[in-house]
Amino acid sequence: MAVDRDAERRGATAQTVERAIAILNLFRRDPAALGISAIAASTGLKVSTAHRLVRTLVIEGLMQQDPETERYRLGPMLALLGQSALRASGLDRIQPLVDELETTCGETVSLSMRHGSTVSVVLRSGSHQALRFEHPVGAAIEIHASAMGKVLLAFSSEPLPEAVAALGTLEHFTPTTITSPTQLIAELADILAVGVAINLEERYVGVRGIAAPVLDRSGAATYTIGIQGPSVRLTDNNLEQLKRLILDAAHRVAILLSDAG
Amino acid sequence: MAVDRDAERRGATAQTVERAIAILNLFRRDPAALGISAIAASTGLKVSTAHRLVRTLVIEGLMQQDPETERYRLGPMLALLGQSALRASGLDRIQPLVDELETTCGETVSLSMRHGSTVSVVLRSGSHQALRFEHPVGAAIEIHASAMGKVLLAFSSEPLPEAVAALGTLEHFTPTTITSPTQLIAELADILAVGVAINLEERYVGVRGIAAPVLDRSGAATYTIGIQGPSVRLTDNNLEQLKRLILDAAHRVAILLSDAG
DNA sequence: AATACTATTCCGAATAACGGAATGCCGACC
DNA sequence: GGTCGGCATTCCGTTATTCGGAATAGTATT
Repeated sequence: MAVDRDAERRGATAQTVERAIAILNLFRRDPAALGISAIAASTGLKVSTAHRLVRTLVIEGLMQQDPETERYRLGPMLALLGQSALRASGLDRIQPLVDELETTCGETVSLSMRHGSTVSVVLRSGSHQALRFEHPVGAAIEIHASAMGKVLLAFSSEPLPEAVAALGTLEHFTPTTITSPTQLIAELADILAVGVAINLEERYVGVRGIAAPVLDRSGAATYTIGIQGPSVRLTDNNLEQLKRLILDAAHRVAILLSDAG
Repeated sequence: MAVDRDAERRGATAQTVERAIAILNLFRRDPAALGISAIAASTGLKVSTAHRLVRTLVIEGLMQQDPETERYRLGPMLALLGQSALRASGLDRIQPLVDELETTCGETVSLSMRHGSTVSVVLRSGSHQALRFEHPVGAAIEIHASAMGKVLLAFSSEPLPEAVAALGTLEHFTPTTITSPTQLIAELADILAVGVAINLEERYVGVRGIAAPVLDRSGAATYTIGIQGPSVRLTDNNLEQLKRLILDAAHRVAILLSDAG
């Protein structure tokens, strides 16, 4: 198999299911409908294989086919499962808290989790200011170039050097992007000590961020909550104030999630 | 294979994916966490098979495992995909309309779709009255005992006798439940002519409902919109008024969905 | 009208899933 | 405190199931 995505130790997972999920994930960033061959190309699958998987997903309602264009998109049954998932993981109770923090600080607030070598936004509340940083639910940011990402790396249950090594080469985006593994490890150690991560235009020029971990009982973080905004407003002074806000918010989220997880 | 779920024509779908989805669907009604053997028992899978599938789902974030109880539940990545699915199928633009109808008539309103021999609630807006009919998003009602279900059967693209035959035996719930296939076919023909279905305590004693199809360009219905409430308020007179409301709402939903579906 | 691109179906080869059984881990009940 | 029962998890040989190249059909494009 030429698919070298993560062939760490095979025999551990169900290939077919992985492929089906890979297809679904195609639509996370961009919900636009895709043709079968586009799907096959993007996932590296053969057309016939992709077609069989998609057909199954359509029958189960997780995807649907536009009768006119013959293209495929995500289906309503997935929306339905998503609702249940929100309740199951307690995230439905977190949204108000995210909104509240956005109102308080006036910047975009997101609650995210790790997905491979990226962080994905699960809940968010967009700033209402004219100049603002926007990313939709489902957006994926490279983990090493994000405050939320660095938090998740630092507070994962795995040793820092290994966690960083597993990322492979660290892609370069801006002059301040951390591309050296050793430098990243050092910063993560710092974050682990301080409890807060800061992003100084490491992914997008002009955009800063600050993030804190949502700690579970074992002291590890599955979720992280972050604030993102233009550097002109997230000055060094303001970051100090936001630090308190974000730590408090993260703490309250942790309590809500642990109550009835 | 002893799994006789729907062995109509095999070779058409990916078995492994179907099984994985069956596992996810377990949590639709009830988001409570389940152990692996409970999952295996409910789906009719062997424990080792269920475990492998669940493990894959956990790795991809569609499910997660409670570190303490070792039980499994739906994961946040599913919530995220659900968001994208809502946007993709245009359902996010429908919710306000559902809410509006609920405000107008004061009863629970739901938008649903077919899933096997049941109808599943995709969007809803619960009545605020003290005595009301409640079903959460994801709730599944037997298709022959529901106004929304009868609408979907009547306005499916398949001939009525075949559609009814495919349901098998019609389970009995209340004195008014339709259990005779010929009787059901007759009623469906009527619904097809009138454009509206009514449920007179056929599923729950004391609960009536009325539903209309959301027609697509081909004249078939994937979605249906319905009003449910206590029989004491949904009197014969009121049903006449609601009929206009529901037809109007269904029409507007259809327009919204066809605009940029 | 012919070409080029779609989605969809078919079928033999072989791979990946299956599932019975073994392991290991807790907790409960003698 | 030791043993039993139930749980999640892993192993591995067998085989059913997926895979994918190629053929088909239908649609847009030149």
